Amino acid sequence: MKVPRISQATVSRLPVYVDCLMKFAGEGVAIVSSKQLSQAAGVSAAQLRKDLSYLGDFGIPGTGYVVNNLLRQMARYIGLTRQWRVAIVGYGDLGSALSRYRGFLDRNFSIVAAFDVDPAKLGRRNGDVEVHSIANLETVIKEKEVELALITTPAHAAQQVADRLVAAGVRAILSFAPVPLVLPDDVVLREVDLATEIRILSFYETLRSSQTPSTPLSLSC
Amino acid sequence: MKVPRISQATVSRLPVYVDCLMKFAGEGVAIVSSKQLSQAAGVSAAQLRKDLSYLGDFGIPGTGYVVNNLLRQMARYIGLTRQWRVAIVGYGDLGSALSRYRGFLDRNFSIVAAFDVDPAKLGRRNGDVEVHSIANLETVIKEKEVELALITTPAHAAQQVADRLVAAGVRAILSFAPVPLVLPDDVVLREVDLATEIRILSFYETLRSSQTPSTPLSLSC
DNA sequence: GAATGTGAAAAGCTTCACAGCC
DNA sequence: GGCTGTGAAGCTTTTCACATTC
Repeated sequence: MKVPRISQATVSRLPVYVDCLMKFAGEGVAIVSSKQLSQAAGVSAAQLRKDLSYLGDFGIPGTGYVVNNLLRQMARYIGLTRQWRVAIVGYGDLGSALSRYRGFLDRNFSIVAAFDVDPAKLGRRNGDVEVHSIANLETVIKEKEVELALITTPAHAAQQVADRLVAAGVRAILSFAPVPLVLPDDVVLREVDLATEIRILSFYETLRSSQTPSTPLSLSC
Repeated sequence: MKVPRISQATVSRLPVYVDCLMKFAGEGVAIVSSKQLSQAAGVSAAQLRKDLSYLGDFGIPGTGYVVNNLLRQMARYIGLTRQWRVAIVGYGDLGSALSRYRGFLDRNFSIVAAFDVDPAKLGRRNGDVEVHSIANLETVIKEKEVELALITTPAHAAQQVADRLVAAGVRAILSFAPVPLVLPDDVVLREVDLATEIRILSFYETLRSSQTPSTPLSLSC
């Protein structure tokens, strides 16, 4: 095997493979073929094999992949062997929903702090995470040893918050603010823009209903 | 201009351009260059010009784009000239947060119905959307003339819910369930997997901290 | 002079198809 | 016989660079 170069596209599929493997493991399946696993993950078998080949030669030709072995190898690469300390900045509806999101909590991500500008939200209520004043962002980030941050502030505050998080030492950020952020290259940034996602749907629907010969618009797929 | 073929990648950027244009319009800017607009949108100037060229020749060489003109043209294509009727299936933390999300409400998307299996959640409380029993999904979808649906159920229920939505006539779905869905080709499906997103961050962080000569893993970017 | 629109080149990603291994 | 791992081909997307237009 030559030195692997893992593409962005591959990285974004690895967590899905892990979920599928855990499901198989939970069902007592010991070995899966690339076909079985790829179907569960919603990709082609060739895609799956190529993706996995970047991590190493974990399959057995003629047989398939040993579920527990592959799971162990992947969990190592993807960082699932330890707990991650997460902060949420912006404790509105979305931020507070995410602080209780099982998809995070069940996968070794602990929400260790939240921040908001609204004094009425400060403190801790019935088992929720403690909400700090955003004025104390730097201090609390360091105290709680936060490694990852979610930004769920309004658009206008997002860039400033991101800058402060980076200055405080956070190296990976998941932003839900509907505005493009600019950060240093060595900070990992993912942006989930829900307002954009829903408009992509409406775009395709508009396209569908305007499918007439006179309309000068078509799609490449 | 030849017959345009708009790529997926281009479509996913158009809503961002619209947001940026509205911001410029709000600031009283009458004309923008591809450089200005592309910087606001976080893409290259060449990228922006190529994207816009698929929709038509809206720019003025030597000058730039007339903000209001471009905005009008884009709003037409993207379906922002009318209100969209949206349903949310799964009224847990995430579903109820999304039903109040301003990023939707401010952009002509109305949440007209919500569904849950939990009888304790049924009804309507202080200005919230009405929550219906999922048993009545088909009836309410048709009554309320729902066009788009958000799926915020647990993973195990998502595929069944999606199938019922499609059978009831919904043609575009945004799913937050952390599981790949399979739907007919003529249904527009977007999947936002938050559990995957956060693990992509942890992957890159794990990679960063394992950057030693002995580790056989590197990235293509 | 200045900025757009666009072919052509480059880069990135997916699919194919088959040699090699179990 | 069956399935993996992977070069090569094919497709999509981005970047380049410049002729064209104002």
